[in-house]
Amino acid sequence: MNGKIFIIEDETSIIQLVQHNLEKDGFIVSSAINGNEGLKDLKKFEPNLLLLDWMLPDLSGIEICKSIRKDTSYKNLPVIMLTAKGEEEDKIKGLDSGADDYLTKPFSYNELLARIKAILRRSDPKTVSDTLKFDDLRLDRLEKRVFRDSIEIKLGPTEFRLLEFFLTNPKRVFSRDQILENVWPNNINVETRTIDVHVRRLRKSININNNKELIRTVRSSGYSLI
Amino acid sequence: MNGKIFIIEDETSIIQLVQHNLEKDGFIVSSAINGNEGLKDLKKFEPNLLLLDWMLPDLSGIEICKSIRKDTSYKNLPVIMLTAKGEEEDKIKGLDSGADDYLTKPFSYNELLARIKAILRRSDPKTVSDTLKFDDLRLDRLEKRVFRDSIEIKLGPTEFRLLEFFLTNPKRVFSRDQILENVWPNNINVETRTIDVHVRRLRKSININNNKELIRTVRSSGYSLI
DNA sequence: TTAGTTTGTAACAATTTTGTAACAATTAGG
DNA sequence: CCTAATTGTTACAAAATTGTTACAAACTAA
Repeated sequence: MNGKIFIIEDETSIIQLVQHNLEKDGFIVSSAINGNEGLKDLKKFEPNLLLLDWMLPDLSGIEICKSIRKDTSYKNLPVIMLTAKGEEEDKIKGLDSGADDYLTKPFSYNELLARIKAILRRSDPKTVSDTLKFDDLRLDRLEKRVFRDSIEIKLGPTEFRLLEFFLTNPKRVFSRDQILENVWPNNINVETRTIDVHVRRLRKSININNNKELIRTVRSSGYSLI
Repeated sequence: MNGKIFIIEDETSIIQLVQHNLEKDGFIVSSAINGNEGLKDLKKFEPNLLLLDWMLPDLSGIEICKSIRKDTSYKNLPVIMLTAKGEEEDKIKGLDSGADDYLTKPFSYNELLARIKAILRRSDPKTVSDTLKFDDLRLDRLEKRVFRDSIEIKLGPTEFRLLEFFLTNPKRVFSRDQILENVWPNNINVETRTIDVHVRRLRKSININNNKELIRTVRSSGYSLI
């Protein structure tokens, strides 16, 4: 995740919560606590998406939204409106005014993140990546790419799924049966030792040069990502 | 333990007791003293589990529980209901309304912790670290690792199981027969003295430097973890 | 103290488990 | 259709673990 998100919202507690989480998730975030400030800073910041509170001390969210839509350079800026609870009419007006989505307060961060991702994915796919990381290993689920220390590694489909599985639960030891269930398609039967062979192939691939070993063998139990 | 637990309960004495203990055990805890507050704060907090009092000043626990189950983002949030003594009917209604477990007041903290762990273990294993501790010894069951004074110790499978067994009942003396039954796979027969050899190996491994002895020999009885 | 028990210890061989390479079968892509 | 990539299996090599034994040491009770 590496897009820029601008927030116009007067409740500082919400700004803090959202900004902190979004930054943790890799977005660059800036904010304003009222409409006029917001409109001014927006141009400097050039966000990929705008979070806009419906009720602001000066301008209303709708006014801001409309004014943004008039500006040719922001015609396509995605906007998510934040509305207070139960204001159904507002939601409709919000969408009419050009918002791409709305969210009712209180909302969970995960809910917000999901909407942001969904919108960015279609408006600006480059800014949304779904990656798993461990140590100097990075796996991009959307692009189906794997990097070790920023060097790309080519993996076959099975090795990719195997690594993806390990990455969802780093450090935890999985038995060969668990690996089978989670990495191979259901109702397919392969020998237990086949897993050892795939682990060997995966190891060979991700130990590109003198990097340290990332897959641990736990005798009589299985394997784990370190 | 590192999950987030939310408590909705109007008796502040219970909140204090539970919150304090849960935090000591590594959970992140937040609470509300009535239903409406609770529903509002719940979304921000994003807990892994909810402790819900049955009798609240405004909404009933059941209403809250049902409303949670309707919300797609909380469909799978585990709920433990806290009911007053002897309200058998309530328990049934509680489970009907979608609670995963219930606990009758007054309850002991250990009882509560056991339920919480049991539920989290299946709903969200990552939040329950499954570790056994004794003195400066730590055994992680999921990662299959053992540490003494934060230095990792490598153990073979049998030594690992042996230590695991001792750790489940520290201080208690086990006969060689009991050890055999619990550490070795059923229907396998090994000499009694084999256990002595494994205890010796385990001792050798966990006494990494000048640490104090952790396994006690009880002549003519067996062994114990100090 | 001594004889009899019980436990500690090291060494050894046997067994189990995993690593590795090679091969044939299958699949995917041009 | 052909070629290259991927996959599953097997056989053998390598490594780690295990159980047993023999002897030494420690302990117990008379």
